[in-house]
Parts: sequence; C-alpha cells; structure tokens
Amino acid sequence: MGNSILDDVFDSFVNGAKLFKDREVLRHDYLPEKLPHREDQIRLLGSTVAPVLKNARCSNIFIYGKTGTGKTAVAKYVLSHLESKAKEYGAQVRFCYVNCRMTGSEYRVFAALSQSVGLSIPFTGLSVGEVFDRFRTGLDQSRIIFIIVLDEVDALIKDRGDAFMYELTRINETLRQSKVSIIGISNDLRLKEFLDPRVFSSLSEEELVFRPYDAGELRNILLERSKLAFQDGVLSESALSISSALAAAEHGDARRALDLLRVAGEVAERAGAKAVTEEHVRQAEKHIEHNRVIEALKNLTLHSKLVLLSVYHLNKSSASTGEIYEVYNELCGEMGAGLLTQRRLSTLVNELDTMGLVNARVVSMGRYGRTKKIRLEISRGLIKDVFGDDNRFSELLKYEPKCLHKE
DNA sequence: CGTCCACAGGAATGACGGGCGG
DNA sequence: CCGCCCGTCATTCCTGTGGACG
Repeated sequence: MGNSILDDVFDSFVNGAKLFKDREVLRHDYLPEKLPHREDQIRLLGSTVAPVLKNARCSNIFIYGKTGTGKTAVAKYVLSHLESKAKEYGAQVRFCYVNCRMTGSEYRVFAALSQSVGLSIPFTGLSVGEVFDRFRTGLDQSRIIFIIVLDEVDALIKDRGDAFMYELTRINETLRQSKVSIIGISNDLRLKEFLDPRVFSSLSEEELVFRPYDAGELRNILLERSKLAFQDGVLSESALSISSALAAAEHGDARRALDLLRVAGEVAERAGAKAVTEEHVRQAEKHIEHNRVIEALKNLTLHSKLVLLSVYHLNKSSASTGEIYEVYNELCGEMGAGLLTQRRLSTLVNELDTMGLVNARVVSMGRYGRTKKIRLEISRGLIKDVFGDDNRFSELLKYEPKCLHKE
C-alpha cells in the first residue's frame, strides 16, 4: 500500500497534529468582530458618519496612517455597521469602497463608482470626463446618500495629480437629489503637500490619524485572532511575542504580524510539529521574503530583467548608471533585443529600487560627475535560480560582458 | 572660487494595442 | 468600418546639480 511518497505527506496531513482551527482568520482581509486598540477611531468615525441615518450628508473625512494600522479595517467595520443600521431606520444610504492603488487609474475609479450606483461602464473606450458625467447623473437619479471610500488614495494622487479629486469634492454642487461624502484613506502622512489646498480643506473636514501599534498592542491583536485561528494551546507564548516584536519593529504593521503568524503555522504544520514555536516564526519571516522576491523577479518585464542581470554581472558593491548601461547594451545585443535609452534605463533602475531588488541612491563624485550608485539588494543565488530556470536567460547568466575585461 | 563632469529627472510628444459609439 | 479616446511604454529634449579638480 504505502507505494507513494505522497502517502507520507497525506498521512501526516490527516493524522499529524492539526494546528489550525481556521486559518482564514489570519488573513489580513479578514474582518474580525473586534478591533482591539481602535475603539477611539471607531467611535470617532462612527459619530462622523452618523448623520446619514437622518438623511443628512456627513462630513468628508481624511484618514492617515501607515500600512497595517487598521485604517481599512476600521472603515469597513464602521460602514458595514452603518449599512445595517441604515436598513433599520430606512435611510437611503449606500457606500462604495474603492482601493485606488488596486483599481489603478482615475478612469477605473469612476467606473467602479458608477457600477455601485447601478451603471455599467466599459472598462475602456470612454473619456474620463464622460465616465464622470454618467456617474454624476446616475448618482443623482438614485436619490441616495452616497459615501465614497477611497483607500490608498495617495497612490493615485501621486501619479495622476489631484484634478479628479477636485471634481469629486465639488460634485455636491451639481447634485439635486443625492448627496456625496468622501472618506479618503492615505498611507502617506505628507499627502497634503501634493494636494491643492482647496481640495485638501474640503476633503479633511474631519481628520483621523492612526498611530502604529506597539508590540504590546500587536500582541493583543494576535492573541485575539489566534484564539479563532489555532487549536487550543498550539501557539507558544514565544511565537506570539516574537511575531509582535518583529512587526512592531517594522512600523507596527499588523498585517505583517498576521502574515508571520499564519505562515509560521503553515511551516509548523508542514514540519509535523505539535506547536508553533519561535523558530517557526523566524523561518516564516525568511519564507515570506523569499517568496516576495521570487514573485517580483518573475513578473519583471524583459528589459527590467536585463537591467537586473547587468547589475548582477557587474558584481561589485556599487555600479554607476553608465556602467550598467554598457553591460545592458551588450546583453541586448546578445539576445537580439532592441535597446532602450539610458534615460529609460534610469527610471527602470528606480523601479527596481522601489521593489527592493536593488538599492539606488544618487551621489556626486565631484569632478567626475553625478550618478546613481546601484547595488544588488537580493542574493546572487536567487538570481541564478530564477533566471537559470528560464531558457531565454540562462545563457545570459553565464555570458561574460566584454566591457568588464578591458583593464 | 569657478568649472565642468556624468548623469538626474521633469515635460512634451509619439507609437501602439484595445475598445468604444455610431 | 471609422474616428476617437484610453493607458502604457518609450524617446527626445531639456534644465539642474554636488563637489573634486585646477
């Protein structure tokens, strides 16, 4: 019977210690019934939106806080409760949650808003202004109080500007039968610097700041969730503490803490352990980072890969833009790809930097110009692994650029 | 103390694939 | 099918600049 290597895997999965009760609870999009240490914010947001229950428009609100401080969770929590209350009181309230970064463009944001007032909008083809007009008329006809939640709105403003925000904040002036309130959520506390003062003041009739969690608070959050997520007594005290401590060090990111704990649980389960230990959390940390990088590498475009390979080939503590361009130039020739300008390469390098694959900072070398110093941020072994598996790149991995050999 | 290197990085513009309404 | 508009990627042209060298 025991004829396959899988038997072990399956058997230990079924018979081995079951650690999880419900691992979904540890996903960061899970909305718990209690949000520890956010009672104040919940009350404040709640009292701000409460007027809609009497069919009055509520103030616009701006919410600040770094990632994993519970902004999204609190907003969704309050609004879902508001929604059921509104049914109870028969208030004509509807809300629409849009994550601006995921949604991508102002066009798609307006499309999403339109959809939630019952319009269907083609995912491309119309002008932004047209979509906005349709949204406005559609909204007005629905005769409702409409609450718009724009999550991660900073992402959109930074690369599209705030013109669309201006339109949105002024929309009430042209509505007869509906009213709009806006809840903006930003990860960047300096967002006001990017905003037209008129937009900013109208947007932040109320402001709400989310402080990062400290290690103790994170510990409480994890404790609450782990009661639902794990079997009793499976999670060690030390695993709990180290998860909170690691996440607290990373600007108090609860999302991070939950990820660590979930992956640690998976690691422990796979190892057939009876409990989740500190060591499992440490492995989870590596595991998460490893996956993140591999995923990022795979999704790079052709030229970004070539640029990264160029940095790899230079193989020194820091290379300049010019050096990289030389190697990149050769690599392009080697694989017969058309080459991009140095200007373009420069922005590709910046992208690699924000992804954390590479470290780039501008330095001046005085008489010898001004350039970016670029260093690989990930292990060379990882690059070998990922690119070695790809036929198109395995050759380039071994290729020795000529420009590196002239004295 | 000015020069001048080797780029940085903004702005404007264009090519391209995709999708619309008419 | 056309004319129009979209977002994305890329090019071209450009002005700006920290600081070692002379």
